[in-house]
Amino acid sequence: MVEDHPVVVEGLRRILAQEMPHAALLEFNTGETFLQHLREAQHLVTLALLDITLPDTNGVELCQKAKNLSPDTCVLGFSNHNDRALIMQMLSSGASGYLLKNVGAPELMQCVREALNGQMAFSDEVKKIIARPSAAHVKAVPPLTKREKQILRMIADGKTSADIAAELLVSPFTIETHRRNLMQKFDVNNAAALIRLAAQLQLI
Amino acid sequence: MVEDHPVVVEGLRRILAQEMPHAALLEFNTGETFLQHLREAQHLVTLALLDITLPDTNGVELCQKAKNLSPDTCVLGFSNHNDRALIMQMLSSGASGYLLKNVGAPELMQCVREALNGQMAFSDEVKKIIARPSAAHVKAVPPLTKREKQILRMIADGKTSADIAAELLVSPFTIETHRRNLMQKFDVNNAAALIRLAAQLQLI
DNA sequence: TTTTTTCTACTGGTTTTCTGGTAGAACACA
DNA sequence: TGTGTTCTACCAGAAAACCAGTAGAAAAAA
Repeated sequence: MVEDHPVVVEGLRRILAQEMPHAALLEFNTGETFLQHLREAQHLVTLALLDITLPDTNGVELCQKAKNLSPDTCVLGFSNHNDRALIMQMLSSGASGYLLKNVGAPELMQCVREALNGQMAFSDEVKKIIARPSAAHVKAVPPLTKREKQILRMIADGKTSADIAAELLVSPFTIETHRRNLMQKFDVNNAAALIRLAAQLQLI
Repeated sequence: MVEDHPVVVEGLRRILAQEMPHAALLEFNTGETFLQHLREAQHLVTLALLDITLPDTNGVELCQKAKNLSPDTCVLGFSNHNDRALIMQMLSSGASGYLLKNVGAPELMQCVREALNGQMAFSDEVKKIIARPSAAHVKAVPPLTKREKQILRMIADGKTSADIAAELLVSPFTIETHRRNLMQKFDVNNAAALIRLAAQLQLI
């Protein structure tokens, strides 16, 4: 667990000790100590419970870095934040699930087991939040023109600029320009990052 | 609407005529006629209700093609299929929502209005299906090694092979090899398509 | 312990993307 | 009718990705 609230640490410790007495439980109170542990890889971390607000970082960033260092580690967000966008960000960052801190012991253990089992795991309240379609996240999307959306999808399809130009009956130069404008709007510098963002924003 | 069941067509026609008397309602009973209409673009299509099983194609493919031709058209899946994976595929293909055919008129119109409003729209039953985390979709994922998952995420972050090599302290050649292997496993031929697929499969 | 898989590394050549310019035509809208 | 936006188009050079091989070392699995 990566958690800086002593009370929560204590609670988790008790529950886990009782329910999974054989599991090795590691406790970190900052993101950096956790990442350091992953780097050294003394012990594999099979499952991590990440608090969202930590003294030195935030859950989303930490989750990304952790998954980069250790792709097989299963990450669960564990926080009081019930903001849909945040939860979605965690999932996009590779988290396998999300729990609100108000969960009871049975629900917590249920989620842990699901996650260890390769499933997505959410506490009941989070399920409701996810089911509720968001109108908010659309706001953050940079406005794309019709043509840009169209070309974005074709890039995601794996088509080259030449392919797209042929399909749309315009010059390849034109497509290159659109490509550039798209990357500029999303503030990225290659197609991979562009498509990742677009996928996260549900544009494709 | 793109729908080949006369009874459903009739039902939709009545409901829509009553609830949105000023809207122009176009009816297609095959995917191809619909796509043809989009190509000719005589009239903009603001919202499309797509049946999933059609004589000449399936909803997912049709949705993709339709969004390629007309990115601003809002697509709603409309079918009896309540398979979570299928619904997710539709959403990944650009659909703005999904309704089961058992919806009543008020729910239908509610979803249509939400969709026109730029929101995601789901019938109540679909919301439940989406909230329920799936274990199934994991099966279709090609098995990636730890290292590959790690590098995949870094590619999605927009990092170049050189960047990644520097970060992981290996040769850029190595990263290039991993890149190639990843693309081969996913059967795509560039990073954009790779990342799109990975995003759809929730690997990043 | 043998076998298989994964991770590593290289050559060399081709294709594509990315960067940083510029700029005219068409369109929408005020 | 002017103004801003979108779509189009071009050049040229640098950087990166892609392709088709091969292959040794390390680690995991049989």
